[in-house]
Amino acid sequence: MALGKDYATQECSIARALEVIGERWTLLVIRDALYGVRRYNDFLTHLGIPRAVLAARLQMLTAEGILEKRRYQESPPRDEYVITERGIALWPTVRSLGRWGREHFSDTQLRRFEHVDCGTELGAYGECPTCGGVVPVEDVVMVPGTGLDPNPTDPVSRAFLKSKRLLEPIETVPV
Amino acid sequence: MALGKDYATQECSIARALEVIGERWTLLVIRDALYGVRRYNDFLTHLGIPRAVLAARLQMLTAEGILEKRRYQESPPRDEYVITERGIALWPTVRSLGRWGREHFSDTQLRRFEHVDCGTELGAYGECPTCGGVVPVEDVVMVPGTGLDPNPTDPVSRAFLKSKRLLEPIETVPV
DNA sequence: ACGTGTTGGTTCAGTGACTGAACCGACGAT
DNA sequence: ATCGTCGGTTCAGTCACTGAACCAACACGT
Repeated sequence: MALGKDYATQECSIARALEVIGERWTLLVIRDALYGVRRYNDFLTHLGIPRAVLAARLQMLTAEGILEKRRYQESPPRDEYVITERGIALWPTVRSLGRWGREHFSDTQLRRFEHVDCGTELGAYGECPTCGGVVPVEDVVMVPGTGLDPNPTDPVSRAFLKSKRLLEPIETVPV
Repeated sequence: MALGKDYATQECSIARALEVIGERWTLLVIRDALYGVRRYNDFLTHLGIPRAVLAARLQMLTAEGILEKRRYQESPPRDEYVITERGIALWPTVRSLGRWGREHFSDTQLRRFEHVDCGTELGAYGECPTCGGVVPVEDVVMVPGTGLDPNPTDPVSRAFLKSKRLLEPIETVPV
């Protein structure tokens, strides 16, 4: 264990968390899982991640209880990786990191996240300023922004061109 | 640029953020800076990070505007690294990650974070449940918990055995 | 029966980041 | 003159990531 693991001397739950999700690509896999990506091939094409790394991350995240491997069809046997409660609990972290990245390093707004009940954009860590509380992840709508490539090559990005709720599985539409 | 950088194909502010703070050790340096660590040697002994990596991270974080290098004495010339507004804006991310790590992977509570006005423990992303709003980082008190080593070797951990406000520079007490 | 395509991997050589130890320069103190 | 401290740099070795190739199970069309 080296990169992203083994901060052994740290008496700190942040270090403990980083041992689990601090490796390269890991948080992007979790982000995609929150967005509704479930299948190996969808992660692969959407992230542009090396296959070996993706296989390692999926296995590790499954072992840590953040994803759950689930058979969704027999013949041919196919599994999907569904995010668990423990993974969903990372949404405030993912949301606040995305907000920070947009506010400090991005010129255009690529996506917006709204409360499905009222359409208000979420605050810095996933709360609704209008309704005044934390919005359950399944009540968050992801709305595409103006800066997105209107004609992406991979099916996942194409699915993300429509508004959709978080966690809701994506529909991979063939070309 | 490789590990933690160059997620070039991602149209995503999370990926953009991870290019900046996604490398190994980087978020722990920011955590320590939020806790009031400012000097090279304090980062070094508290984190147990290789010197070369620390130097690289401090330089990069300074270049990205997250830390600011500041001369605090001449003769001998000494600089300290102070966290900027852009770095302070990462507090919700750091807080929520720490909460997640404690709730899912830690048995003991190592530290508590309270609102200085009312003593209430902060919520999942740094808000005060009692006062009902986001607490400015400088109004957060870090309180040592029971699981900490009562007699640590490095001066920074020793300084953390007392309650202190975030951002407030640590007092490095000689042994 | 046979070739083709899809999905979900494994293997492997090459690159590059991290690690730990050694070394170094500026200065203060004795 | 020597020692100690602070803030680095250098360097060999290790280990994770990268990208391409390969592979196995199965469905489908002819």
